[in-house]
Amino acid sequence: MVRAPCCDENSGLIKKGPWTPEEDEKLLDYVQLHGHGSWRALPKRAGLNRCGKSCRLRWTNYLRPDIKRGKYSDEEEQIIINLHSVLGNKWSKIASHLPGRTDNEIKNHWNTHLRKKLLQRGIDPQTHKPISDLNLLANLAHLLYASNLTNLMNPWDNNNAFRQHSDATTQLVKIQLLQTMMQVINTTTPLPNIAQTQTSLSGHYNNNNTTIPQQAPLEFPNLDVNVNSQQQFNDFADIDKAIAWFGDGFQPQVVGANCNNMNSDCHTQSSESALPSINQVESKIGPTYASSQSPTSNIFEAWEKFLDDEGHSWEDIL
DNA sequence: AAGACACACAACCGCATGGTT
DNA sequence: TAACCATGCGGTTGTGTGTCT
Repeated sequence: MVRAPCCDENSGLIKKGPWTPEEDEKLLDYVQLHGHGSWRALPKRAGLNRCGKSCRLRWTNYLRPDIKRGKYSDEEEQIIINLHSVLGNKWSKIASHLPGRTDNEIKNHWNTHLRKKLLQRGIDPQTHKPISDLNLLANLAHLLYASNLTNLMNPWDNNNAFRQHSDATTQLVKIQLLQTMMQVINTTTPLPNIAQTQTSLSGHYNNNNTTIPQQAPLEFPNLDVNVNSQQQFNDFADIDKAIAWFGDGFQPQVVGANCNNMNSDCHTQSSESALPSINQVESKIGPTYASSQSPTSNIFEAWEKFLDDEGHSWEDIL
């Protein structure tokens, strides 16, 4: 079936491109007086050299009196992110939850702002899952080990430029590792397979042809974490493990969206999993990005305290 | 000051869908 | 049932504006 064009494109009279204030006024006046009726017939009746489709778009995306303009609030952005994690690119459905915002506007805002925000947080904007690349962790592990090796080779020479560089690298790597770990936790996805990361170190770095001894992998206390990066930690069988680590107060949480500002739709459409709530995580390791915007140093201290309490060090993890 | 570039957003395009004849 | 029409939707493009060099 051949579709009829919405406008007579051969007439040469149909205007395209940005609307002028005069055109806006004509359209606005006409719709307010008569309603839009048939969009196809509207341009002629309103005295506009536009196609009906263009008029409809201009009205629904710009001229409609109930359109809310201006900056998006944090709450609106969170709603968009939550809904997108559940609905995907269903802009009109998302827009129906945000009075005064159009699907086009939300789509633009997503593409220009929210996508980047999520990427900066290490979250894949399509899947809403963390970009938790174990290769990255392994690389960081290598860097940290190399850095520590340098320190071992020059333990008393604090002024050595090589040593200073190594210290800085160590701190940088620790921070990067922390950020990666926090991304994993904040987005309620699998904990990294630390044992696998540890194993990947073996044999990579030698000192005087001495193979690095393989240490026992660190495991989170009472929790036999042994998942790979692709595996979702959402198997109900793991609830017992989660309870074992987080205590009796553990409750299964909704995933698939950030539930802090969740509306009822998200609860009904997401799946449950055996993941701890942010509060439960924070009770163990201190504040996270979910409850504070810039707790990096607190997180750092909390992690070090946590590791110290458990009798581990950074080197154990790596 | 001017050109290059990046960004934000308005507008367009093609397809899908549902209703009517 | 086929043809046509109106509208909705999502991806893409075009354009104005601000920033950088």
